[in-house]
Amino acid sequence: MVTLKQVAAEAGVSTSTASSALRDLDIVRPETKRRVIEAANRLDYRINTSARALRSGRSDIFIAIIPDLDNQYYARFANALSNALSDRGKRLILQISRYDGDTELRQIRSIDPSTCDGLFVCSIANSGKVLHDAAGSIPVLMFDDMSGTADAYYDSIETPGQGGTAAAINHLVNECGRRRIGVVGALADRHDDGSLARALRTNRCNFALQALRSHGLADERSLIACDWSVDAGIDMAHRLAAQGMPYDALCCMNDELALGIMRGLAEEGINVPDAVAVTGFDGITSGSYTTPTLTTVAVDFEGMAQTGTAMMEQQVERLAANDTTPIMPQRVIVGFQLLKRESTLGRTATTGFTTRPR
Amino acid sequence: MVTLKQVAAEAGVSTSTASSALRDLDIVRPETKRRVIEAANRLDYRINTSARALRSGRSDIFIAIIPDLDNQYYARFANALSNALSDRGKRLILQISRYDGDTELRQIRSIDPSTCDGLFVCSIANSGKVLHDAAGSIPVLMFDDMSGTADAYYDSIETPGQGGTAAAINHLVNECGRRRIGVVGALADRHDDGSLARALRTNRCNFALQALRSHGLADERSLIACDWSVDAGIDMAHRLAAQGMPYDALCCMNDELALGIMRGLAEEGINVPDAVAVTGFDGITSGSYTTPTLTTVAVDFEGMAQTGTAMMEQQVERLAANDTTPIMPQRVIVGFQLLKRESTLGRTATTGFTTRPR
DNA sequence: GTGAAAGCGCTAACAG
DNA sequence: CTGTTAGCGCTTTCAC
Repeated sequence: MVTLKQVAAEAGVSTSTASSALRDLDIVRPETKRRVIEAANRLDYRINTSARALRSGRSDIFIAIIPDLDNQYYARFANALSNALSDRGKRLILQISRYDGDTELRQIRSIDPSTCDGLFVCSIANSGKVLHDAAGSIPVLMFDDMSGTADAYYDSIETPGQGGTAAAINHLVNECGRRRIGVVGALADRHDDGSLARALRTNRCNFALQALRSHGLADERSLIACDWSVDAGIDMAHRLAAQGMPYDALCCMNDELALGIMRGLAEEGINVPDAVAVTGFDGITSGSYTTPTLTTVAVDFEGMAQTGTAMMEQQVERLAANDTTPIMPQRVIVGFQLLKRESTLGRTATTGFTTRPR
Repeated sequence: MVTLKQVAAEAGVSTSTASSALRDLDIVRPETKRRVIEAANRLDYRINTSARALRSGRSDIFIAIIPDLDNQYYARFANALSNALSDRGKRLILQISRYDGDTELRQIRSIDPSTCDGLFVCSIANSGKVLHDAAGSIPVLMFDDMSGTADAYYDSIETPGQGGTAAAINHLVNECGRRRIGVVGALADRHDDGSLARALRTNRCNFALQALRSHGLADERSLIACDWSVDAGIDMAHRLAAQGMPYDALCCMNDELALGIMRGLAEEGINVPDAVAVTGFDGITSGSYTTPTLTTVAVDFEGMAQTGTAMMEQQVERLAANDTTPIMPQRVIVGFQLLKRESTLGRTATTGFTTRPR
């Protein structure tokens, strides 16, 4: 293996100069820099990142803990995050928690700071406080932290629950003329304090209800408790059909659930959107080619990843500079776009069926 | 940060003994081992992996280069691979090549062996030879190596092109009574030698044609050139419809393509499977909840990942042991299961539409 | 079985 | 601007 020492010898400089040159520090004369770089190329030198990390304390490696890549939401997220980091010369290790809070904690505890500059966590079970105890001094950025605003430990990025559900509900009411709208995806509480209200407060359902209320359309039947999964959606569609389908629109809290709902309704022979309009949330790709295509709140995954890496970088800098001035954890809400497709608009006569709404 | 030195002090042993104890080497007395482990737990010691990698030459980190995680096939693959490695105490870095052969090579060249014990590559553009030049001494395992058997440089794992397409074709012929079967997904050649025959020889289309031939159903119209993507599938469906749909079944070379075909056929008002039966290949999740659900050759992703990590481990051992005895690269073909669903069977009268074929 | 010492390849501190 | 020196935390000889 070619070492820095050999490159330095080849270029006729000392190892420290070679090191500085390859890191493009300004203290090296351009001419010297060039000689070193050429020598490195000639020898096909590759830096030993372990040695660098050991000495400098920075590995340029980050870890993302994600429930499952078979869920398209997380897959797109991981994709965007990996690309965003890659564009900045950093690498991403993926750890799959399999939707298990304990696995997640175990994975975090096994991380050593020397090979991980920072941690991105999509937790479905652990609060910032719990993560903090496990992560120690490692910078952490959370995504859709559901543990409440009062005890925010870390910077976090949120999907646009308020704006997104409002846009979906407005669309259903104003453009589709729906009045009996169900909000599908209320979560059974999974938090320690056992209060359903608390979990709800911080999640999309609550915002959707607010939006319904603003139209004077909220009642005790507005909220439908349901897991955010395809299978749960299918089951729920059958259950609602058995009740005579008391809704003319179902505003689903994520796309997988919405696609399950659509499948279940198809099995029941209930037409979407004529009998029931359906909206999703996330903007995963498969909603663009199902029949009917799914109207959904498309989250800006790339923006989420860009912002996330930028925020993370700040934290890393702060840590490196030993800056311990207390700061408030930031919360950033990412952008979205309401994609109006067939599950609310139908196959419009003018466009027929020949263009694919994206 | 707690170092091994501190753990050793706490346990009242030397650092080397502490090191051996924590690595569970047999040379340490059980009693001593216990003391060291307790000390480590007490201090919440986490090994500095950079230092370990620098000294030992092993990082327990692997890299997978994958075209895109928004493609469900690769997402499931990455998921399975990450889990398989995780189960063995190893980590996976994901690099997204964005379907670009040059990006892929650049990523491989930037890898340094000290932080990467081995490389998993899903290449869509580079042959084993080209990868070999870029990867140097790093162990590599390829997935669906399309560069031909003659110049195999690395161990590889293949999806079951022959068995899978044969199963799909047999199903279409014997159980669905189809005779005018199109094989969708012939690839334009992307290899250096410019021979279409070469790329074909090694891909699924060829095996599908073989299967058709065995039923006496192959002719010059059997093969339909088409990209393996949703959009290409939609376009192709329209094009075939414009030709009066000369097929009663379309055997698609992957699921995304098949789902695109189904979407396009729906736009054309062509019923699946009554007018045209459709089969896919891969077994991605969304085929289980589209309407109709997709009959497909479901690849054993977990088996693929398990076998892959095992084969990789062998290579790593060989390298560590400096075993240079020449060996033939292995090729392993993973298992599959033909999932018979609505896109070929229809919504059977008995089960109605109430159960979801998985 | 255990400890002392050397050193993996690099960067940071300082001297020139 | 460049070189010398020290040492990051660990594993690996090799004595004992």
